[in-house]
Amino acid sequence: MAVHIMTALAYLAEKASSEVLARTVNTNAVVVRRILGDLNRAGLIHAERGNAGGFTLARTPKQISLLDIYRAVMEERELVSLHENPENRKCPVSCKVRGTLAAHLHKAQSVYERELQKVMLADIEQAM
Amino acid sequence: MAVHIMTALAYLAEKASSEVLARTVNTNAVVVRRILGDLNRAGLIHAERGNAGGFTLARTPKQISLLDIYRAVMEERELVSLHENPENRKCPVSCKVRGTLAAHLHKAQSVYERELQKVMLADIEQAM
DNA sequence: GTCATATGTAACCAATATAGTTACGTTTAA
DNA sequence: TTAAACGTAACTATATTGGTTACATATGAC
Repeated sequence: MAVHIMTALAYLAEKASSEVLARTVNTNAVVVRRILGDLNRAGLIHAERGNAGGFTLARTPKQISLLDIYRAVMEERELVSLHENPENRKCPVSCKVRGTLAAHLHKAQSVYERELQKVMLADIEQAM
Repeated sequence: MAVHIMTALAYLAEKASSEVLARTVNTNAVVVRRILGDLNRAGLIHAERGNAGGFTLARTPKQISLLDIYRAVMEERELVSLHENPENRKCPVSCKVRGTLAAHLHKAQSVYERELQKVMLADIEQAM
């Protein structure tokens, strides 16, 4: 949804209200505003309040990557995460898998993110 | 949990019951059996029923990658998925983002998976 | 200064997913 | 024949998500 919203903002190229954006996503304006809140806190958009308020991109579509959007809405959550069960002290596997696996998952996630970084909002918009 | 279980099987290098495996993960044997069911259907382990039954790896730890395990438990689910709202026919963005974005996400996921494919269960086990 | 319009956010609901648990049928070696 | 183990259904508790209503706050237009 965040990418859909950002693409709409790029496509419209003008100030848009959460109402208008909600219509393109086919959802509720509040849902859209929640996402816009994340995007705003991440500095990807500008939000103007009050009468004639609305949202605009903070940078050009060429300067915004899918990774920027991903980070804005995902914050520190990981693609695949470890189980949270307490470790069994008597079991060497239980004590060590977590750390080892975390390192490998972290590596994989970083190549995923590097891939997202290559795609700019302009690339998506261009396909519209 | 699936990786934890598989590592335990590799480490023990002998038939293990869901009870024993549950103890290293610190959870319930049924939870473990559910995951073992996925791993079994994917052909990564052998399951023996009846008295003195239990689970063993179907291949050596060198022949099992994190990707194999990932696929076994994740099936066709994707790391990041598209929103499911119906498209707004009047809006070109709504009609086209989905396909374009899907292609980019698919690419990113494939580099993620390629990374998982590089890591073998033997690599994880060795760190224990 | 008032008012219409928009954002920001809290509160609540419904739907879904996950882990844990109990229970029980089925299988199999001893 | 029986004890031990898998396979799976059913139920519960918890968390997450999206949608919805409601309302306080901000702001441009008149």
